[in-house]
Amino acid sequence: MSIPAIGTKGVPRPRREAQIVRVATAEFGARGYARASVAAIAARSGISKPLVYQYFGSKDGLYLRCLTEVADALLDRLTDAEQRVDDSVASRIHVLRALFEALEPEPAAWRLLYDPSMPRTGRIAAKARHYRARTEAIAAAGSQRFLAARGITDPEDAAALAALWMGVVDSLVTRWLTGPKQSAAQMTARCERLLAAVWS
Amino acid sequence: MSIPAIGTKGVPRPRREAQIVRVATAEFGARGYARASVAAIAARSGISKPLVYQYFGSKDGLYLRCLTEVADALLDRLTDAEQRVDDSVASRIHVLRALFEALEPEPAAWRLLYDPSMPRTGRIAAKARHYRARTEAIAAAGSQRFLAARGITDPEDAAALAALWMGVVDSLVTRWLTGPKQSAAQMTARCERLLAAVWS
DNA sequence: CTCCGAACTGACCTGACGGTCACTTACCCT
DNA sequence: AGGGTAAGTGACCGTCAGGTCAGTTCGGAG
Repeated sequence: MSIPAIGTKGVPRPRREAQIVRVATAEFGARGYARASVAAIAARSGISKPLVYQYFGSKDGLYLRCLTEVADALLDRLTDAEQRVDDSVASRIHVLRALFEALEPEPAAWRLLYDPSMPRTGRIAAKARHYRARTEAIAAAGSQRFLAARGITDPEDAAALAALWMGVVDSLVTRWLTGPKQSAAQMTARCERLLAAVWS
Repeated sequence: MSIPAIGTKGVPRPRREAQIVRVATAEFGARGYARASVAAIAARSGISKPLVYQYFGSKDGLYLRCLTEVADALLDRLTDAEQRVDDSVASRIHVLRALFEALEPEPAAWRLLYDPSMPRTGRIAAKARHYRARTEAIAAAGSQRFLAARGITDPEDAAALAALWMGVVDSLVTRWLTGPKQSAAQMTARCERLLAAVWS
């Protein structure tokens, strides 16, 4: 191999970790935290279970790592896109485009953020809450602005609209990863068409 | 007791079954299929695990029973409400009202239909697919009509809009059962207000 | 009184899964 | 050559949840 080979299989730790994280993200996304098994992730990575534990400490540690990598990348793009959104409904397309593009390599990753089968307490729950709070803050700010421009100031209404918008986003992603295979660009175009139709 | 007492605790089977189903629906809805345990359901019902198995055969059997009862009642009201919906966005409120009213006694029941932690194969998956298909058919018919009235005939677009609408519904219900406690009437009013604002 | 059947349970089995340990293999440095 | 260290594993343990069995307690029918 061209890469300096170290150890029994010659795969250095950073490379191995990245590979495990990739496999684990797909597995967690597809089966959920509760139903995903470490042994299966190890097998699909071509290694044995103890190595996963040596590198990530625990199932929680592995999930945490996947979650942070996914969520950090996602939130970066989302905050960036949100700044291109104004008071119009149509401008929301920027958020959707950013989402689809960020998720294109591994759409199932989206499920990590809102997996209902993950533990309710502990480090995972805390981190997930943190990311959810950040996402909601973005959505809430946008909703509040949107409603204020239309003369509605009730914060409960803004929260409800934010929840609604996130539900829309979630449903679109879900359809993306369960329905027929499509590119991010196709999804964006379809959403643009729909947005125009519903507000015609 | 006034009720004819039969057996060691004097609770006749139909009454016991109804009680178990009620407890199990709440448990499945709150914790999801994977995290809900039969022993816990039995304990919360004041009986032992073997009785649950005697009456329902298996965890799947119990879930199936809860699912059918919830979904049948829900779909009845939904099909009924859908007939009051015309081409306007505002008329969609009828569907939401029906949903909130049907779910008022046990909002968590909604989760049974779309629990991602349920098995992917077998009787449960089949039944859930069946109900989901029926729900989607209702939503798809409405979406198709809605888009046709606006000059869009692509069936993929209609399917996407149906998914989107169901996402809206799901997010509203989710917010209902995680957020501050509110009556079905309050939720309906809020949605009516939001609907009017977003399309102003 | 006695038998039958229905309601009900303590104790057990089994398999899966998270997690650990002792141990091996292979490279690098001196 | 030989030790140090990192990569890697087979075999094991504890726990917990789904599922089963043998058996007990009661009311009612004859």
